Amino acid sequence: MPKVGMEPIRRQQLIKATMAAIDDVGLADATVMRIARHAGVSAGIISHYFGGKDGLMEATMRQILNDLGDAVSARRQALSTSSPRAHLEAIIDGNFDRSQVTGPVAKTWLAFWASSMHQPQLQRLQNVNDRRLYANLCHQFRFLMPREQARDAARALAAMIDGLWLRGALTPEGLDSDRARRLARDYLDQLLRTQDARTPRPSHEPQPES
Amino acid sequence: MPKVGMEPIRRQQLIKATMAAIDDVGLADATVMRIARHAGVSAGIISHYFGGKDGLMEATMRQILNDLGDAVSARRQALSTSSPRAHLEAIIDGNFDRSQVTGPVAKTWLAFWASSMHQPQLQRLQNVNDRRLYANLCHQFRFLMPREQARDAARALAAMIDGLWLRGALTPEGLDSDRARRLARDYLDQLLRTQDARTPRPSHEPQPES
DNA sequence: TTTTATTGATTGAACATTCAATAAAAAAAT
DNA sequence: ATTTTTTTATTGAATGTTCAATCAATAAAA
Repeated sequence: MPKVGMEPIRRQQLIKATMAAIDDVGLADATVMRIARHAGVSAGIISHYFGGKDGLMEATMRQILNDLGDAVSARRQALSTSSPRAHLEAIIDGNFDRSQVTGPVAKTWLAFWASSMHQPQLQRLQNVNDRRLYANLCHQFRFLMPREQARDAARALAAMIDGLWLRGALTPEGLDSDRARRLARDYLDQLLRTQDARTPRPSHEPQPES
Repeated sequence: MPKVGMEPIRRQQLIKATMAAIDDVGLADATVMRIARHAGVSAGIISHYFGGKDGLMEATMRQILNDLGDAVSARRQALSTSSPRAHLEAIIDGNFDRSQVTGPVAKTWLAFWASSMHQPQLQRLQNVNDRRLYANLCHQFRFLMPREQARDAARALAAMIDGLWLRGALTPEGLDSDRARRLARDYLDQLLRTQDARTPRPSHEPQPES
């Protein structure tokens, strides 16, 4: 089997095996041996390709966050409009993308989230991601309302999205992504409807009268 | 030092030390020796009073959830009205009670939440608590809207509350409980305003419950 | 023959738990 | 009141386990 160019293959294999192991037994019991067995390789290979267990964990979290970012970006770039509402909906949909909410990914995400509180490496990744979601939301809301109000809207919608993820990751049945998306969109509707009532629609796109 | 009646004192001491240790270094590095040192006792005492590390962890989580439940109950019982809105506000306030959102408690809570995915003992406690929050919210919303709508409102408000907690536990500055409470209350206002627009407000105050 | 990829036994560190030993307080006896 | 005995609380060294990391050995491909 030893061919040249194994590195990218093995890295991917091991990252996937890490998520599977965490999904199975949790982060605390996801030992290098268990992960290696999941990938069908020996334990030593992890240190060889990732420099150690920590390196593998960081690479795994990085992949999850990258995939999440890609899912959001893809949906936003597919939009033909620049309507803030459409972009906000795309951000919501991207966060509940199918590929992100399946068992292994969701559980791994939550496990990393918790452990990022005390692991500087993971905390950095976490913060970048958190801020990106908040900044994206805030930027779109700014088209529709004053600064402070936009900030609160972004904070609240971000909390709603994360809360739905969190509760979905914990329920035995897993996250019902259709329902989660619907609840988040309903909330967005309410935020924008509230706004309509207060400001006599400043700019951007034509909106229905209430 | 050895007096009679040490048990309740030591148990409390050790539970508090557990939260402090988890706040300091995270669940993964909260060893029995570190916890014991925090409490100023020897490691062996943990097995003596809690049967082992697992017992201490379970007792700690149970205490956090009990305190949270008590904070909610106290606020609801202090109400003179049976207005659903007042009860919903009390539930929100109780969840953002000062004593619950300080550093050690919040971090411990999140750490347990993550690990409850794979520890049956903790999962049981977690589920009981989750369902209680959802059921309480749902019951109050039922006074104000049809069943399915009440369920969605309860799901969404629960997600909002948990999301605010989660984001608060992760930010270095800690949870801004006043802001969190305000955002959650604003959301409740929106939910009820939406409702008012649809149903021509039937009876203002429902009958008191058990 | 050389290079690249992989193995798996070994090593040393960290850990939870146990338990015989100890010490203080309480109770009993003097 | 003083001494002795019993009970309760606590210690910390010893034990056995688990783990991540290492590295010399091996095997396939170039």
